[in-house]
Amino acid sequence: MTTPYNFPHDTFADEIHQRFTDLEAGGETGVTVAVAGRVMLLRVQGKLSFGTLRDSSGEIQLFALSAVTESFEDFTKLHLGDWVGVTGEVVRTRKGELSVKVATWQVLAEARHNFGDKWAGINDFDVRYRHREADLWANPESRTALASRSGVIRSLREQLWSRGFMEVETPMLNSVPSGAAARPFVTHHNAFDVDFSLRIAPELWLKRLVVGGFERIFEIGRVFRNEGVSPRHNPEFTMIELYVAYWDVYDMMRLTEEICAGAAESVLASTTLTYQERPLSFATPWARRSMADLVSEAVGEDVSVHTPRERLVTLLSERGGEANEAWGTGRLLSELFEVACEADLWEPIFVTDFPLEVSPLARRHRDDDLLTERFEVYCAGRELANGFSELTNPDEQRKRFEDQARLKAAGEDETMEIDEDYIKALEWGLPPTAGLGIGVDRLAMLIADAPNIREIIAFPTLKPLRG
RNA sequence: GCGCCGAUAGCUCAAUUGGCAGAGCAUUUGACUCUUAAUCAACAGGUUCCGGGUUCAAGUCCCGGUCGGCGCACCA
Repeated sequence: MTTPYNFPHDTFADEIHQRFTDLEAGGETGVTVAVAGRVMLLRVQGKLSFGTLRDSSGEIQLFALSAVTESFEDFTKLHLGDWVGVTGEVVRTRKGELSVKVATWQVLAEARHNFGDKWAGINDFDVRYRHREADLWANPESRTALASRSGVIRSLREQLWSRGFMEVETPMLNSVPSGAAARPFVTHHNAFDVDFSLRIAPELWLKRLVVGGFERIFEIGRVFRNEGVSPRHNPEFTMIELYVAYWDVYDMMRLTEEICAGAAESVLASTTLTYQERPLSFATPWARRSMADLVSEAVGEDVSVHTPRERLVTLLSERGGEANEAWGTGRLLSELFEVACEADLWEPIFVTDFPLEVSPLARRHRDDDLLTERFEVYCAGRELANGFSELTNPDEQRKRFEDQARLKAAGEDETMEIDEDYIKALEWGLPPTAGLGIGVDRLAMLIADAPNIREIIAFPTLKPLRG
């Protein structure tokens, strides 16, 4: 079948509904429109035919009559899912349905496969994710979820632009994977004949840009971690990181809650949302509690990084956790937090005062040498964001990296590698700076009420079919 | 990576204790000038995910594999 090279489309379905909302049943307008979309339903009734056309804005009924419509017989033989371009007058049928009375029409593309049951759509996860284009047409909620994600990203950008931030881009091909503790994907550059790692975080590059003089920057981009998949983890995911010179962690907490609440407001017109049938409020200010406080409350006794190590080991093992001999009280407290607290944190909360032992890039706490000025945001039982006053001293940064190397020697799988270029950058002088990273997919899941991260990723990572 | 569960017509799903593999929608044909998941009539549609095994007989039981969902682990 040959199809036209273009179609003089001039109206969207929702525009017709808005403009002619007052038209009475049986009424005519004398207004001719050209609309295009897919035929979602077709009801042929002898010399009349009713179709439901869906475009990106919504749906409008097509009303074809043998006396009016060109090639009427062929029109009644359209297949569900076919793209058509239609011109005709806007009318309302006797039964009250606003319609385009089809004068001329043409097939813009055939649908050789159907889009699933017209009532149930497509439910099979395999089909939905492997052929997302079909899922998106068959299941409007799939489109809504991706549109919400787009709205979240747009809102974050707009909020940061309006606060004077500049958007930047940093390398995805890294010779030293840095900025987080995670296994990287490795690829090969032929001309250099060297292996590169896909980035696991843009963090160190971004701070080098602050050294270079950009005081408010952010990057929204893909990071890659060679780890398992789950309803909350995709091997490639989107992170927003931002850095502000002269700020500390407390300034950053205020910005964090503002932009997250702002994103919800922008997409949902409310900071009150429902996640998986449970109410959830993004209204600011969010709660702020130290990790030691939360753990103390959960275990029923006062604990902190200053608690004797043996006691923390006991508390951890009582909860099914297993301690590694190389772990100090900081790591133990953090493990206790994960087993005893994390899953119960529903409303967004800043968990503050992270142990220095688990925070190799964060600045030492001004009141406690074993802690850092670092927070993580938890919401709906999972981590949503991470921020801190940046460690700016190159000598201390080197020590922290060396501590990580010792951990690796002690058998820890995932630690940070020493990044000499980054240390040298710090030697040129990083001013007091606060940084923030938000898992954009996680944020989008909450705002889109998506139970699975794959719902808010257009084409999630899937295992290829074999054989 | 480990555990549990799932896969039947193009789509959504049935199939009793192991006993002829079914329905609705879609497709095809016919009827129908106001339908709204149109309706009515008829035809057609199957490697029951793949490969083995047990049995007179397997969609159903057993073994192996593929892909997916959930949980755990890793992590954000």
